[in-house]
This record gives sequence, structure tokens and C-alpha cells, in this order.
Amino acid sequence: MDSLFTDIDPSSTPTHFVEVLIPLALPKNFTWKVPPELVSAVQPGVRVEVVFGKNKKYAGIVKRVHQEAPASFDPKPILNVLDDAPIVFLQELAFWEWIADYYMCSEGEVMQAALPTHFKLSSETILLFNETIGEDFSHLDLDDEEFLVAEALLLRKELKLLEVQQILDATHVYPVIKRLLEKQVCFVWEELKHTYKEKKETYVHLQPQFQQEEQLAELMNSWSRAPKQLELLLAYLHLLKTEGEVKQSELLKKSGASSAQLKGLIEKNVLWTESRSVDRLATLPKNIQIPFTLSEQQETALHSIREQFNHKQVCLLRGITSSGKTLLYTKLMEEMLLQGKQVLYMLPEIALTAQVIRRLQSYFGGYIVIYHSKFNSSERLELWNKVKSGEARIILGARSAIFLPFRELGLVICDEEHDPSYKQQDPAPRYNARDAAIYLASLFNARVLLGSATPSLESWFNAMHGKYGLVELSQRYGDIQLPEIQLVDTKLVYTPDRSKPIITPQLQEAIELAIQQNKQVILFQNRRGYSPYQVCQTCGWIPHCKNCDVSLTFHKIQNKLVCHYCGTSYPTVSVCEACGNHQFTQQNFGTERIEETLQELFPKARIARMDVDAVKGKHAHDALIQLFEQHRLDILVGTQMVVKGLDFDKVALVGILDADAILGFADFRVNERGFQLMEQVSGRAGRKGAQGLVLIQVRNLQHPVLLLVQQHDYKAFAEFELNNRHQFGYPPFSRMIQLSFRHKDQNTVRQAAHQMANWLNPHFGQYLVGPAAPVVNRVRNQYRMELVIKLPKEAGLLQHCKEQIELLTAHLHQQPPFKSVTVIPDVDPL
DNA sequence: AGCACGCCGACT
DNA sequence: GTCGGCGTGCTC
Repeated sequence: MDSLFTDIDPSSTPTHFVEVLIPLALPKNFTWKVPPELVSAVQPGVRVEVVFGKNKKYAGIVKRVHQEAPASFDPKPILNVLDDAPIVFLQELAFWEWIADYYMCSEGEVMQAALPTHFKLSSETILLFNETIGEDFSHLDLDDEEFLVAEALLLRKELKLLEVQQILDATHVYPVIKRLLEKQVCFVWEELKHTYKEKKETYVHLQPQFQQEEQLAELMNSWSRAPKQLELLLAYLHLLKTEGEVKQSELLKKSGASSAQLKGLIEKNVLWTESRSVDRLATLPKNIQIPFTLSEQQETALHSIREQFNHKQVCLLRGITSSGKTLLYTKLMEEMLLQGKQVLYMLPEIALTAQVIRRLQSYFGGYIVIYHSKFNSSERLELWNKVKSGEARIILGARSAIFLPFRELGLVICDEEHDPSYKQQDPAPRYNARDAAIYLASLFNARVLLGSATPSLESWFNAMHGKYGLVELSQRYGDIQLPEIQLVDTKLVYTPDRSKPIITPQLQEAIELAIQQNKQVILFQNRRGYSPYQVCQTCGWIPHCKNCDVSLTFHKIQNKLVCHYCGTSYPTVSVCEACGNHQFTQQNFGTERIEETLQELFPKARIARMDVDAVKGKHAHDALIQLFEQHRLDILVGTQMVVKGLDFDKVALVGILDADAILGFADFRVNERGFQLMEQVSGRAGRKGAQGLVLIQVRNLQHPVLLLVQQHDYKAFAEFELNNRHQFGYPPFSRMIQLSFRHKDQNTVRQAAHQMANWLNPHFGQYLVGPAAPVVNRVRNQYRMELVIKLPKEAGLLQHCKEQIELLTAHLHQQPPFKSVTVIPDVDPL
């Protein structure tokens, strides 16, 4: 009897299911079933082609394979398995899950942030033809289907995946596309449309018949005409001997020959050329060359870091500016390299300058690779593969580099760890790369070194309480003195309209002196544009943005009013919309206006401005730094940007033009921000030789932070500020979760926020702050409310609170009036 | 994130 | 009378 049913025996082939991540902001993961013929191919980390929603296809990543049939729905089958081997490791999946949990977002959102565009296919994906491949596909070994699509791409230049389906008259096109992408016939279009140019390099070779010494000698002996060609040939042979391989560009440069002469040698069949696509990433030789020795203080610090790493995972290195933190990093990286481990070296985006990169490349050559947002998708893909294969050993990158597929991570260095740009603000995942990196490192049992001259209070607190190790560098390299800091009282300076003076006489004098002495000046103002607002002289009316509740900033160069929140620009107003008057005054000042004022005051000085408006292009930032470095500029005016990671030798004077603006923010981190900012800006002054001078223009001279900045006393500052934080229960004495509510109707958001607060009240009442409208309570026509929860650091409380928030948000969305209120949780907000 | 379904205002 | 606005719910 049994034998009749052997072929449908359910125990021999239980149905398999896969939990799949797709790159969408879905609240949870979805499940597909695996047809029997694909069971052997699915494993965590491979991509699968799935139908999701009506006729939409995605390449998703398998998180888990299991046999638990879902009770409430009937899963669809997966269509294909796209990868033979996992493209993400289990460790990365665990890391993604942790980020989603900790920062309260979906794993799909993490995937979206973590995976290079190349891997993220959907029906909407647009394929672009790779023009560099030409019209001849014969060398690519394409099968019939691949060829058909390649032909169509050549003709139409771009295709949607949906169109590929029509061309092939097949539903299963993902494997074909995957192969075409690998063969670089096409690539995935992405919003930031960088022009893809495969870098090609032409190499020059000797024809085989002349590779023997005798034949070559014979050739040269019989040479009668074209002495220039002979010269070129000799240059070639020399390069071949020294370099092993000869690039055409280098040969022509070294020999000073023309391309016509090279062409002559090619026509004589002596040489031949080959065009080879080179690695898009720098192909430097892989060797380590560390030409410096550490000072005694640095040597001691290095020992002490190693010591701390024996029993602590994380160590904080507090080293004042130019005490040589980078030198210590370099030594530690070298050690890791020799142990065959990978190193992640993180820097704030803006500090990733050519200057820093060049320096590290000179030490580590081809071992070091760079990863940041200005790279296009093909460059990122190459890097991804190099990290995954283990070929890339030192990865220098910004925030998003934590998502690279590390294999043998041994050390993470987080430089300028206090920098707020480590925290991703807008699209989820709203992660802090410093903190996430610590978790990532723990998965590899790797060590983490946090470095800063002005550590975040969180890290300092952790170091003080023994959670992190602490090592300090308190002497500047070469015993350069810290700059002298003077406060300039702007109240004493007369201006006709009682506005703040831009450049006080003291500052003007100091600038003059510095330029006379052939020194450089940096002026800092944390506000771009010309002036933050124009005010009607008669009635006080100020032009505002239509979509946001902010006043518009006047940009004189573009002659426009710009909203710094939504980016909309408006024509300048000449007539007051309230009273019809024509007279406007400009309140306050931004970098543009400072630049203009300087031009008037110092007509002979070479002045430049550095802010997001001035450094829009890919290399503008580096170019400006180089100009300054080469002393082709006397004065640099800038925002935040001038603060980070710049090493200038001839800066004698730094001016902070409006300290009140820095210290006047209504945020519990103002003091910390203010101290860090001013201390870091000051650090730019007086690197070599004489002591530098910092002038701080300010009204409120009594501000406690100013005194501590003047004394360069970080520890006293930390003690002072930790006291404040303790008193009001702010981090690091608590954990914060901020809930942002957004809706187009102001009343609705208000009610929603209050509703939420009421619900949270029974459990968390004593920890709630707000709800309140933020300073800018409308952006892009959406009204905002904020509710902050300050949780004491008790075991399980954070987790409990997150669960409640999730539950209550779902609850809120069930109430008819609040259905379309967006609730955005932000864990550890800055 | 898409996309369909459905309920209300301004047009042929 | 319909076309189409977007608020709402659902997708394995």
C-alpha cells in the first residue's frame, strides 16, 4: 500500500521557505517558498529573484532558510537564485539586523544603505549600455540571450528590466542581466548620474621576434635612419628594465618623443600596443614605507594603547591638535597589516581630503583603498569586491564604509570621533557610524581606537568609567605652543545700525600684521550666504520661504534668496510685502558678506571662501586646500569646512567672527559643540615656529565655555559640562530617543504628538520632554512636532521603550485622524 | 516604495 | 454624467 505513494512522500521533501530582505522601507521581512529544484541553491546571503506586489520584481537577499510554513498567507515561489555564493556574509546580516533593531528601522532600509547599486535590481531598474565596450561583442563570449540584450542595448543605450523581458520573451531575465553586468556590457543606472568611463591605459610591448638579445642587437646595429625612433626605443628598453612594464603615456613623457615617432616604430613591427582596462582604483605597488620614528611621548602612548587593547575592546586616544595621532594610527595599521588583518580607518567625509589620502598612500601604497560618497557606483563595486576578497587591507572611508564586506577585521580607527557627521540624519537608517563600528568590531573580536582632541562627552564618560581605555597625548609635535586666545568685545564697536560688526578693528589690525609678516589667516563663520535675512527698515518684515517656516538667506553672488532647509531659491525682493517700503537692511552676516568686506578692507590680499556653495564640484575642495597650502592665498573664509583635518603651516591668525551664534543655540549640546568647534578652529593656528593667535569676536564675554576655550582645558570643560548633563539627566547619563511627527496639517501633528505623549506617560512620564514644535516647525510644507524620551541607563529599559514606541505608533496609525502622520524615531539623536 | 481601490470636486 | 485628485491599505 505504502509504495503507491512513494513519489509524494511529504517527509522526504519538506517545503523550504526563505525570509528575504528587499530594498524597501517595509516594516518587516517577507517570506517566499522555494521550489524543490532551487532548494540546493538557496543559502543565507545569496540574492533571489522574487515577485513582490503586482508584477514587480526585485532582487532580494536571503536572510534565513527554514521550513516553517506561514499560517496566515500562501507564499509565492522564488523565481531564481542569482548567486552561486553569498554576496553578503552571515556576519553582515547580523550587523544589519543589529542596526535595524538599535536604530528602529527596517532591515530593508539598512540593506538599501549598505549594498552597492549594482546588486539592487528591480523591474524599475534601468540598464545603461557601457559605451566603452564598442560594437563588437565577439570577445565577450555571450550566449544567445545575452547577445540579444546586448544588441538592444547598443541600439537603444538604455533598457528597463521590463523591456528586457519583452525582448527575450521570457519572465526569468535576472540571471541574464546578472551575467551582462558581470561582463560589463551594461551597468545599473543610479540617480546620481556619474559619467561612467572605464579607465583604459595603453601599454607598449616589444614584438616577440625582438625579445631575444641577439635579434635586438642586430636590429639596432642595422639602424640607419630615424635616430629619434632609436632614441625612443632605447628609452623604452630602459623603462622596461626599471618598471617591468611600459605605459605609453609614461614612455612618451620620459623620452620626450612624439606619438608619430612611436607610430613609426609600431609600423616597423618593432613595438606593438595594447589597450588594457586598468583597475579604477589606484594601482600603487603594495609596500609599506613608514619613514618616521615616534617621539618618546608617542612611543609611550602606543605601548599604552596596546596594553589597553589586551583587556578592553575600545580605547579612546585624546591627543591635542598636532600631537601626532595619525602617526600612532599608522603604526597600529602597520601591525595589523603584518598580522594579515584588515583595518577600517574612518574619518568625517569632509576630512577625507587629497592631503590625507596622499599621506597614507605614501606609507601603505596599494594596501590602502578609499571609499567615500564622491565615488561612482562602478568604483564602489570594485572596492566592495576588493574588501570582500581580502585584497584591500586598509580601508579609508567615511561613515558608510562600515557596510563594506570585511573578512578579517582587526582594528577600527575612528578619527575625530566627536564629529557629528558620523551620525546619519535623514534617510533611515539613522545610525552613528562610530557606535555601529564598535558593534561591528565586536563581531570580529576586533579592537576600536577612537581619536579626538575634543572627545564627545559620551566617549569621555565611558573612558572615565573604565568602559573604554584611555590614552592621552598632551604635547604638540615639536613642542609647538598652543595658540593664544583673545576675546574681542563686539559690544564696544560702533556700527551705524547697531548690528554686529563683521570685522572689529582689533581683528583688522591682526590680519594686517599677519599678512605683512607673510603669514596666513583663517576666518570662521558658521553661516553661508551673504546675510541670513533682509529686514524691512520700516516695519520689520522679513521674507520667508513658502514651504518652510524659516527666513530666507540672501546670496549676493547669485542675487537670490535661498531657503537653506528645502533649497528653493527666490528672486530678491525690493518691495516690502507688508508695508510697500523699499528700504531693507541686512541683519547679520554670512561667509559671502565677510569675503566682500575683506576685499574692501584688504584690496591687495588674496582671499577665498570655503563653504558648500564655493566647493560644489568633485575636486573644488581639494583645489582650494592646495591653493592655501601653497600659500597662493592669504585669507581663507569658511564654515565648518575649514575646521576639519587641515594641516597648514603658515597660519598665524584664526578669527572666529561670531561666537554668540555658536553658543546661542537652544540645544543641550551647544556647549559641547561650541567648545569642540572653537578648540578645533584654534588648532589651525601656529603649527610651526611662533605661537599662533586666535581672536574670538563675541558679545557675551561671560560665557563659561569661552574661558575654558581660552585655557585650552578640555578636562575642565568636560567636568563642567558633565555636571550640567548630570543635573538635567542628559546623555551620557541617559539615552535619548527622539520622535519626530510630520503632517501637512499643523493641528493634526500637534494632536498626534500629544496623543503619543499621553500613551507613553504611564511608563515613561518622568522621562518625557515635550512634545514641542521645533525651532523650524514647517519644512517642505510639512509641519513638525518633536517628543524626546530621556531614558536612564537601566538594563532592558531602552528595549522596552522601543517596543512601546513601535506598538503605540501602530496604534496611532489606527486612529482615523492620524493615519497619515509620519512618525520618525531617532535613537541617540545629535 | 509602488500600486490599486475608492471616495469627493470641476469639467466635457 | 465622467475624469482624476490623493488618502488608505496591502504587498509574502
